Amino acid sequence: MDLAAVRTFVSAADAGQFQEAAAELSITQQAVSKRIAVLEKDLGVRLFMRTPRGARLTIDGQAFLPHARALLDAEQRAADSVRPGSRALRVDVIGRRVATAGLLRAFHRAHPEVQLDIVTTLFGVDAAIAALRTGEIDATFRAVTMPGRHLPDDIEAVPVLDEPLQLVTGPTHAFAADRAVAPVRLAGQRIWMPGNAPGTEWTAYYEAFAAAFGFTIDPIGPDFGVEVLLDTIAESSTLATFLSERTPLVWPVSHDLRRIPLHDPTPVYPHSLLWRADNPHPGLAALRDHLTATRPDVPGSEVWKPEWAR
Amino acid sequence: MDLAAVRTFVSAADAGQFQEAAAELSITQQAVSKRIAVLEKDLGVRLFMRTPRGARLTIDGQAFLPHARALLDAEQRAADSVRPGSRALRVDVIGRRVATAGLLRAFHRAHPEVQLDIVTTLFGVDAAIAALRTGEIDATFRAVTMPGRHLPDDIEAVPVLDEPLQLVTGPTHAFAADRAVAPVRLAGQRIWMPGNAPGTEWTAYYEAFAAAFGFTIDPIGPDFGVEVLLDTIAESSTLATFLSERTPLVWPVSHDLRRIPLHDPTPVYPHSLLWRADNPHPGLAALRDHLTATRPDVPGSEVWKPEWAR
DNA sequence: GTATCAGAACAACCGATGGTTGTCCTACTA
DNA sequence: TAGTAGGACAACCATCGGTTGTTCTGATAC
Repeated sequence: MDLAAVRTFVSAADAGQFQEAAAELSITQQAVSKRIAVLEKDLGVRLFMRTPRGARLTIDGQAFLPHARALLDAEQRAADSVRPGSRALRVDVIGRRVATAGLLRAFHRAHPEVQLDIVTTLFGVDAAIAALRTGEIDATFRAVTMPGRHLPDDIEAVPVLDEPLQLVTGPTHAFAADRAVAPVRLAGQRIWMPGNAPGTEWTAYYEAFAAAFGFTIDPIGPDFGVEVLLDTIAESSTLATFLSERTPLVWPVSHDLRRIPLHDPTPVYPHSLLWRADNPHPGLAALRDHLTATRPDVPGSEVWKPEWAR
Repeated sequence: MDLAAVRTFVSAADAGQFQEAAAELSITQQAVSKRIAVLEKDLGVRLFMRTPRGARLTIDGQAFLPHARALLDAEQRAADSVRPGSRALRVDVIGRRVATAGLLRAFHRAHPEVQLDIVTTLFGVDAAIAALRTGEIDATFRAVTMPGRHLPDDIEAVPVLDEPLQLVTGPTHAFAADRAVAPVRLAGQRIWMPGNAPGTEWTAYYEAFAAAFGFTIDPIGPDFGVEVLLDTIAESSTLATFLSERTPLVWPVSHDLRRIPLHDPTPVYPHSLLWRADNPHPGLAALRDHLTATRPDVPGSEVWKPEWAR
């Protein structure tokens, strides 16, 4: 399939006639006619009904049009992802559903001129930092300050969000009726956090949290995604898990899950933005400025973070 | 941008060398080299680092790769949307978040071989039926049986889902603490349903519902989307709205919205599948069979539908 | 009813594009 | 040091995609 032909198709569909589309594309009407003809032959269907007063879309043409636009969009994005000079800012987030992805969306709303290329494939801080250094990504949201780790000299970081955690239980759990729970009451409990692989900053955080308050983290089982996790939690009277207070959750109400705030102190997960000091991308500066400007005031009192995150 | 070049790029990236990519595409290595070279010139960046042992992606190449795949996917979908003989089944749903979209997803899981082309642009049953008749779409999910309407002879319909409605209120609303509410108790209340334009089947449904139980529907204001609606509801002590029990909602827990089941009777919104009787698309038959086979048993007792929907 | 006009298709032509074969270059490996 | 795998460069040629010129058709004006 020829993208020039697809572009021509969209122009002609918008204009309602080949002549005008030709003018728009600075080619002759005959060239438009030819392009459309080969596209139709390619696809095996008629896209336009030609009349002496213009050309109107056939049914197939109508069905094809939105796909054609999507195709051209994809082309644009692909080109933007590497455009020299002003290529997209490549940002790594842990997942598209976590709070930092929300920060990124807010940034995009505030600065629509900065093209974003969102990457979620990197596993662990170390991989992310390596990717920063090679230039594969421009920035990453991570909890960096793991114990015994020092950031390399060429990597800079700024804290952007302390994300309060909540306890999530099913309706039959011992804490289900509580309005709030203090972390000390978790002592002896088992908290299920599947998919937390050793060596990542997430794991380090939850281990520190568990050690501080005397409960245990159960990393059993692969991570089938938040839905499966919640399905299981909903039906258990002993299992519980942590979830961010800000995570917009998607669940059918039938589960009747309880999200119970943690207080005295509230554990917060410390997100930072990391980047390579010598990265000159203008979008990176914009992102940094935006995040520090919009960073919510730290609650200050009564929050808990690991020693190594202060 | 040339899609053949993009395809070549992906092949070469996968193979790690031009030679193998060339074999795969049944062209010579020199042709691959040329294609990649013009693609690079086109984009203005180097995509591969050539070595005498193969070719490895540069940073830009790595960033470009996922976009390249997305582009080829989009091309595939575009072609499928009109492929003669086995083109995609064009199905219209009211929105991607409502329950019928869920039915469609389930169908897609059960029959992945049927290509789906989901359309959400049609406004109202009448437009949908017109589109069915011209062939612009193959099927539509609608609540058809509006008062005084008769389906044209060439259009068939089958009920597929009775969707129970719930009341949604903020924490300060009079009903906020109730475990369930009977529709009779809604008498005198104002229910906010923004964006319900006159003449659509949605409006007809809610008007019938309101008339049957003596409350009023307030269609004030444009529909800014469910998030804005819920933001407003959360902070009001008098406003409430209806929402499907099955709608997986996305909201930050801080809103503390209440979803209150409606009982005695439970109002249900009647979705049907409509299609043109003489449409021979095999995927249409599959969809029909799937929906009737998986249709949940009607609760039978204690549900309410408009007179004209029985 | 005939002339005019807008817009599309068809035909002939021609240069750019994109493929081929043939060759050379380079860094590993035996 | 020779052999080998893999890529680039050069020369060549067919095809493709554009151009100009012309014809065809149906609606509108006279």
